[in-house]
Amino acid sequence: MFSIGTLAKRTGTKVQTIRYYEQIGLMPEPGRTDGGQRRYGDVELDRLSFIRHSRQLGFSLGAIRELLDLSDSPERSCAQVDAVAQKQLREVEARIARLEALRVELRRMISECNAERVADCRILEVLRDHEGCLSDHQQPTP
Amino acid sequence: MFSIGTLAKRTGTKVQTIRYYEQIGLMPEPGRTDGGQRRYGDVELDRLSFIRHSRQLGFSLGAIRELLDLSDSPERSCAQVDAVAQKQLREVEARIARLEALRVELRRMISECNAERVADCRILEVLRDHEGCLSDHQQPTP
DNA sequence: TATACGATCTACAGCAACTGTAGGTTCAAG
DNA sequence: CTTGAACCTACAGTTGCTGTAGATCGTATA
Repeated sequence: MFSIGTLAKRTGTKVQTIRYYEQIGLMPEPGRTDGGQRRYGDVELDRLSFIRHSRQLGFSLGAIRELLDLSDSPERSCAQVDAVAQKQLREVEARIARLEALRVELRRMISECNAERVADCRILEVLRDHEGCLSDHQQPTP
Repeated sequence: MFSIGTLAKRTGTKVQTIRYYEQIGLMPEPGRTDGGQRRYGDVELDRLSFIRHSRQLGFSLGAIRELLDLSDSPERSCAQVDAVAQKQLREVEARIARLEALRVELRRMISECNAERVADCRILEVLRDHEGCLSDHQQPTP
C-alpha cells in the first residue's frame, strides 16, 4: 500500500492529475487511512500506467475509458479495441498531414522574407493576404 | 459599414469568436449603431483576416498579438517577425516528429494484434506494458 | 513522546481558444 | 407596420489538466 505521491512518482503523473482522474471516474476511489489519505496498490498502479501510456499515444480520455471498459470483458471480440486504435491512427495521420502543409507554408513564407524593415516584411504580407492560402474557412489545428 | 454577421461570413469566423477577440483585446471595439449593434469597416476586415490566417498556420493568439504589434511599427527591423515565424516553424516540426513516432507505435501495435478475444489482444497488452515505450514520463501531445 | 515539516486533504479558480445557451432587443425587407 | 432573422449581454461548458489556499496528516528524528 502506498500514497498518492508514490503512485504519482512511479507513473510520472502529477498528484492533482490522479485526483482528477478519480473525480471523472477514470480511476477508482481508493481505500483511505484513518486520517483520510488515499492508499493504492498494484491494481491501481497498473490501471494508471495504462492510462498514462495511452495518453502518450494521443488517445483521448474518452477513448481510454472505452479501452478500459473493453479490457474488462476479456471474452469479447477484440475487433472493437482494434477499431479504437485504428481511429486513433487515422486521427494522428490527419494531424500529420495538416502539420506538414503548415510546415511547407511556414518555410516558404520565411524563406521569401529578406527584408530589413517590418514595412517590407513578406511574412506579414503573406499573413495578411489570403491568396495562396492553404484553404479558406477551415478550423485551425487544435 | 457592415454587421458582425457579415464580417463573420467574409472571414469564415463565428460571430461569438469575433466578440471573444474583442473581449481579449485582439480586435478593437468597433463603432455601434444607435441601437447598439457593432459596425465594421475594411480595417477590421483586414485585421480579422490576418488573425484567422495566422490561426490557420497554427500561431497562438499570443504570437498573433505580437505580430500585430510588430506590424504597427513599420520602421522597425523585421528580425523579430522572423523570430516569431521561426519559432512557430520549430514548434510545428516538433509536433510532426512527435506524431510520427506515435504513428509508428500505433501501426506496430495494430499490426501485431491478430487475436480473437480481448483477453489475447496485443493492443491492450502494449498499452499496459511500459516496455518499448516511446519514452517514460513525458507529456502527451497538446 | 514531542516536535517539526513535508505530504496530503478539500475546494475552487484558471489556462487556451473558443462554442453554446437563454432571454431579450434591433434592423431591414415586404 | 409587421415580422423574423440577426443582434445584444452574460454566463456556462468544452478538454485535460495545473495551481492555489488553508487546514490536516504521517513519520523521522531528538
